[in-house]
Amino acid sequence: MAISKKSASIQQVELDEKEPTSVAGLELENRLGYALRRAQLTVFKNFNEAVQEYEIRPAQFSSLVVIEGYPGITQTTLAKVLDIDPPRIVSLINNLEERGLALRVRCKRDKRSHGIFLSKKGEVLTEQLKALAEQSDINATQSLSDIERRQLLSLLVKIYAPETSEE
Amino acid sequence: MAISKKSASIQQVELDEKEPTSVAGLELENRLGYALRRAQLTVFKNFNEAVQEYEIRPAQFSSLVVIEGYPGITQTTLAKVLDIDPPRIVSLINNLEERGLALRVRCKRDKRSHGIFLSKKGEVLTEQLKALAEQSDINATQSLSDIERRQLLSLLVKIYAPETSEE
DNA sequence: CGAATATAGTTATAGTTGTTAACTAGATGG
DNA sequence: CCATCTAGTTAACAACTATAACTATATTCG
Repeated sequence: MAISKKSASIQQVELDEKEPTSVAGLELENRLGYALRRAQLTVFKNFNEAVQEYEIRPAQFSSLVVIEGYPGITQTTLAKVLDIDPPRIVSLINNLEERGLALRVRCKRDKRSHGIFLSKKGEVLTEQLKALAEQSDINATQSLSDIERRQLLSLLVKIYAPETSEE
Repeated sequence: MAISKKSASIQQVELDEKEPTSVAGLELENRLGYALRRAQLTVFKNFNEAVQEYEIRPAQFSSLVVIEGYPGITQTTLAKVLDIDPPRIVSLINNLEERGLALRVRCKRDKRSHGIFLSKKGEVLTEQLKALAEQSDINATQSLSDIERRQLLSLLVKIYAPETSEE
């Protein structure tokens, strides 16, 4: 194998002393994908800690919020809205249903489809989680001002839903 | 189970006609974690398509760039820089090494650690990938102006590496 | 009508990723 | 030289994602 000019064809080397601790100065610092990934992990970690006692994962939280906003939504539509595959919805809703947070109701007109509703317990929890999530967002982005946070949010929406973010 | 006020204690319902297609108007639209996740998926999808023929995944690309910037970096340090667990580095580097893109060189002074270097082939590929990644970023964020894209990047860096983004 | 086609939900499966514990070889410090 | 530490590795496993295929209903149309 050809070895880079920066090393020689040797078997052992003395390694550099200086230990980098971040990607500062590297091309990676200018890559949107990388920055998004790292920022997402930071924010998710914070969220998971905040809602730890409720054993709620990000995707479950998202589902709860959408169901709250569209009571009776079908699983297919929920999948479209969240942009996840239908099979994932099944176990997601199973879990919420087992815990008494949501329930499927067979649709009278089309017996193939189920409307999904929150139970009272699910509604209460969703409200709590929304407050916790908001707090966790702020917490995870201490280094941002309110204005910056809003800017960021609007830029992100432009990326993942460019059509809905036109004014 | 208690059922929400928005449905009744019935077994079948007529479901709403209107089909939401996005989270517009929901609390979710204001959640940073959700927006980051969706935007990240958008950008990653684009990246993966762009580098498809090279069979390179985002984490491999990141590794290549860091190794290029810090030739001889140890696996432990690489793990710290990328903020991933040491075991993940092993298979990552194994893969790069098997494909002749990188190589481990045992460190003369500390025989436990390996310096990682790019091969000539790895260096060439990394340069190509960097160009593709930049193009893919722009592609995935058509709806953003150059200024907005730079703003976004700087906001993201503030989140995941607040200490390095102070001026 | 009823046969072909389509759709909602589900199941199964497998590939990928992330996490943790424990092991080996070598280093370090009394 | 013994105890402890560290770099890298292995193995086991949990979580996530993607795909294919199955079921039950619905729809379309000859």
